[in-house]
Amino acid sequence: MDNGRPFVKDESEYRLDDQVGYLLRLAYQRHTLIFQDHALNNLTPTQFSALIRLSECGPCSQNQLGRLIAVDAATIKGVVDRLYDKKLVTLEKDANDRRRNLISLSPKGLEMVAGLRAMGRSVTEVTLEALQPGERAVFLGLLKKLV
Amino acid sequence: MDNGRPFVKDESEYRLDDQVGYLLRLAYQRHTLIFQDHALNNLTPTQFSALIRLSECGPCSQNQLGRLIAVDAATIKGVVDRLYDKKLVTLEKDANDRRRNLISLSPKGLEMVAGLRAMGRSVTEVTLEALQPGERAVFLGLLKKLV
DNA sequence: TAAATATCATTTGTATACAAACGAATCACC
DNA sequence: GGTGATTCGTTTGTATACAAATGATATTTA
Repeated sequence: MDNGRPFVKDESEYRLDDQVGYLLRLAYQRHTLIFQDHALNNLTPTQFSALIRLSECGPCSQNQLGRLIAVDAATIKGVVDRLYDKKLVTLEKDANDRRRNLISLSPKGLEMVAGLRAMGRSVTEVTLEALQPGERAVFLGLLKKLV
Repeated sequence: MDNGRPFVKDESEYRLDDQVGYLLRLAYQRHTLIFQDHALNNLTPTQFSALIRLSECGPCSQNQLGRLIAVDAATIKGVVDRLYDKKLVTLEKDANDRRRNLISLSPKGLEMVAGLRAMGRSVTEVTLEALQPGERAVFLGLLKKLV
């Protein structure tokens, strides 16, 4: 039975390099590097998502914005703080609900949105450059089913 | 020209929910939650990767281990510290290169590996449950091309 | 209305993740 | 043999990301 080739018990059935979780981390890591190469105003992917979502959905509360981009309350706090420091969003107390902090794109943020979308298209193009157009559609379709 | 339907300039060409980077973050987030549900010894995905890689490749230096799982030197430091605190790895000064810190699986770590692989298989199964077997193979193949 | 529940924003603590800088040790090359 | 470049591990600083707890405010329900 022994064919002389090295054989590590169990390993043939489980290789880290074939695991979806490991590969997802690597893919997102690579994407983040590409994003940084293209980033306007040193925006991070999460800050970018917040701005794009605000442009798609309009002003909303801080926690609501977090839910709209799948960022929890503790994390969105810092994200909004940094967008505010960059003067890309404005903050207002909601008169109807004094718990809420209404977040809006500032004039500067609004002005930036078209450029952000162009940047996003470049990042997506580079991220997917190893795939043929047909493969890209298949990949995005399957990725959406996973989320 | 105006058909009365809402139309947001530019938005039809760029939707956050269709972007590969955004979807990769969501997919990895979901995977991490599934991982935590199954985790032995409160291991994180990165700690898990380090242990599996040690079992695949044998002892190595700290920075080398980081490179083997795509974790930079600053990050692998903390990962190894926490694995050491959990007594899953042992540390040795390399006599041939006094800069190097040789990391090995401890007896406890070695004993745990088979269970970790079983856990990893469960996590992968749940992560991919929305895909048919054929789709899983296609997805993993495309994901590997992206990394 | 009063009490129980829920939501909002915040804070603290832990764990990646990367950039930049550092001293110590090693290596490459002249 | 010496020197310049590289590598090793470490530290500091910034930015997600999540858990758990908190006080203030709203909402639900009894």
